[in-house]
Amino acid sequence: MLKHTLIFGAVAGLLIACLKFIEYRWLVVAHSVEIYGALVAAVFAAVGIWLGLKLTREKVVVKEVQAPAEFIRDDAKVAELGLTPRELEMLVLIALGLSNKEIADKVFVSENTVKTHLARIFDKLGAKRRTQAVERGRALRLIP
Amino acid sequence: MLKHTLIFGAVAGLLIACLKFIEYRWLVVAHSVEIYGALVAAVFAAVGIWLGLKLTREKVVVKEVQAPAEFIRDDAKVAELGLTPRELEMLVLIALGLSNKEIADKVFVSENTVKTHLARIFDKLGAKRRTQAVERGRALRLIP
DNA sequence: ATTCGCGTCACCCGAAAGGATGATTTTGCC
DNA sequence: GGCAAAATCATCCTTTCGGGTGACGCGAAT
Repeated sequence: MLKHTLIFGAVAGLLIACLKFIEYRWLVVAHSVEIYGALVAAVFAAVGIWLGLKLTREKVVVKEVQAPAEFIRDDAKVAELGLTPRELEMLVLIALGLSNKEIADKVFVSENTVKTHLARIFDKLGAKRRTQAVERGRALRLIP
Repeated sequence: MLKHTLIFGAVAGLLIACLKFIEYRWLVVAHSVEIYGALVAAVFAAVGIWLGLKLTREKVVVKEVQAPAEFIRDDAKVAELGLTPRELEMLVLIALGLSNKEIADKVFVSENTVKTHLARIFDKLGAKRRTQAVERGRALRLIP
């Protein structure tokens, strides 16, 4: 803002000087005052419009959008916790509400295997129950 | 836009006429041209700025930002499912990963009461497990 | 070649969760 | 006061979960 004003002042001074110079060179004819005035008016009007545009170009309307907020896994935290891909997969499945048996059938392993995976997940996440593991998983952005 | 331009022209003409009039009245002194030019410059600069403001007043930049996306419970669905306030409360507690015992202690009821509440929740949500109830609750926007 | 991480599976046992059912109390409402 | 919904608690029984432990195969890294 201040910068713009200063530029405006400088430009104005320069223009006046130029016009003054021109006036005494070859515009010393009849009605030179009118021509001079019109020129000054036109130039300053243009500069003024430009200034006005400059001053108001910052106008911004902040529009809040309910974004789909797609899930982005915090891989850094996954690594930090030492969660293996398989464990992460199991975590997602329990978050979907599947039982150990259902998970076992879905990924073609025994229910015992699922249980050991879950036991390690609980250990790494510090969870006592599967629901708590899901909650922590969500809070840590490990699962959607 | 056209209207503004016309107004601008009219004002400009009027001002020029006024200045012309004034010029031959009492500004016929030494350096009158400089004073005249300065006046015209000032007036037209002002008008130009005003015009620029007018022209750009509608110019807005829509900046989309990520909304906080706070949770809004779908009360319609709550009513539709016939979930009571107490049941809803229990649902959020199991979503937080609490055990039946912990919930009982937290809300000062017996564990049996919690279990009956949960049984009804499972029935109303069509869930077989607490994890599934949580998942459904989230999907239906009943809980955060 | 050995180690290590990962995934796999098994068994035992106790704890937690869930299903079914019945009963009592509280509360809001006509 | 009486009714209906909600909330409360209980008991019995079955299923599921979770903890603990041990073990095996495989592939990558050392």
